[in-house]
Amino acid sequence: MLSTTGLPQGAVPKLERPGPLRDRVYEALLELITTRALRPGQHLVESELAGHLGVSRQPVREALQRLNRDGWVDLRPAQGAFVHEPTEAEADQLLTVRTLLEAEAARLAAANASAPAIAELEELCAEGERAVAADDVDAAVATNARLHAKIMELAGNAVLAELAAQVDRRVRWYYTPVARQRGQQSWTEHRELIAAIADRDGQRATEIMRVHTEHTRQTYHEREK
Amino acid sequence: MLSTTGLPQGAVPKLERPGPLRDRVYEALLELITTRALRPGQHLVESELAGHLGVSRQPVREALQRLNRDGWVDLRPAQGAFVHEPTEAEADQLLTVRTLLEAEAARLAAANASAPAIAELEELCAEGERAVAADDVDAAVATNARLHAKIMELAGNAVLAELAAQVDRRVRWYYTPVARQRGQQSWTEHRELIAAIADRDGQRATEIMRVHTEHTRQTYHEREK
DNA sequence: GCGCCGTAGACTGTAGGCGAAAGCCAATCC
DNA sequence: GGATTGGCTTTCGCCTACAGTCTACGGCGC
Repeated sequence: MLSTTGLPQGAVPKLERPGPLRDRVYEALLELITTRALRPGQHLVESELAGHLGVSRQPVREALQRLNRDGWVDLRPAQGAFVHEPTEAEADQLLTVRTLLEAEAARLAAANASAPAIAELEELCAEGERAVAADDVDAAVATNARLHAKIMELAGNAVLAELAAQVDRRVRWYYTPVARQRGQQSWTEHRELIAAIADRDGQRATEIMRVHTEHTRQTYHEREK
Repeated sequence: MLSTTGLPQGAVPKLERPGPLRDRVYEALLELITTRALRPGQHLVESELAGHLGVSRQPVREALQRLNRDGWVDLRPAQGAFVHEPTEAEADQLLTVRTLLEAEAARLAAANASAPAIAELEELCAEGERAVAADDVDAAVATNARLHAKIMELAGNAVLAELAAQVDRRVRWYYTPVARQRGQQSWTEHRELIAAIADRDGQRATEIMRVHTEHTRQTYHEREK
């Protein structure tokens, strides 16, 4: 089905719409929570947030429900929303689940990966290494996320990807403050992982990913001391 | 801290509150979807549902958002909610993830299980076998759910449990229609699983659970033919 | 007869308002 | 002096109303 307008297909910015307000409120609140502008345990009042963001209460309500569903706020009935307070046990559980999901993704990715896809992974890996070399923590973390997301995409399991996305964002919340400690080694492991995927060695990819996320957990726990 | 009223503690019905309306709407819609009263692909109009349930649009909206988040309906922007249409690929992906989560739960449960907990599992298993013997499919399915939930509880990982609960409910949607085919064998496998957990053999428990859910998948796919 | 445009209908997205439940504090009674 | 109870404030839960947007249909020009 060809367009008759002669316009290039993908280049049209699609008349960028602001999108549903609730989603933007969701993103805004998520940003405020992850940046610790809203402290754990803090009571979030709908009307306050609504006034502060310049919208009505309804989008705020819907955003809060989504935040609750995603584990960012606790919604006590007839009382309101409170920013979730992370605990040691919960961080540990999240990392356990993350290990599980990422390892499975690595296994599936190894089974499905095509040559160009592997090239993409290597490019991302190189990008991450450059970021580490330049001591750009933000870029390194962002590239890390993209790399993991790409592997998840290669796994070709939408359900798995969705769950992993949820868990990953929360893990990153705990993890980001200590990301600096774990720069070089992380990307060395990424290299090994990509090599395993390129070799179609699912067994090895699973194992490397398991060790990789396990290192993340150890780094997190060492931070406490 | 003893009560001075002299009233029996547990016997007070606690003045059964109807609970938040949005939750009841959620349950009602979920019931309508799982029972196929609302067909896959059907367009759900907020005002219609609201009128039909005797409530306003707001609780319906919030329920629909939760249903969307849980994968029961697809929410197309500025167009409305549509009952999710299950596909073969998705069922397969769900079962893959379910296998993963349940196997991990079995492993953790084997590490944590106490003697009374194991007794509880065996009791549930016996109950399930009785239901199968009596050809009571509904009871067998319900007991099956309770058994898996109990194992998940023993695993002691709240995050894992939450994800598994989501996946399980959706899996059950696909699976229930063919549950009848898989009665006796399923509970035999449950017996083996409990034995492995009782022996604290995480390796074996993982393997059995993997095979168990894999059988479920095969049963599902055979239905197609 | 065919295709385009304009208009009407319907539904969602958002705003504001009212009633009710929960928590808090002070005054009161034992 | 301590516990209780009453009222008051805060905040949520829900309803109603309005504006924006997408879809579908009918008329008009070619």
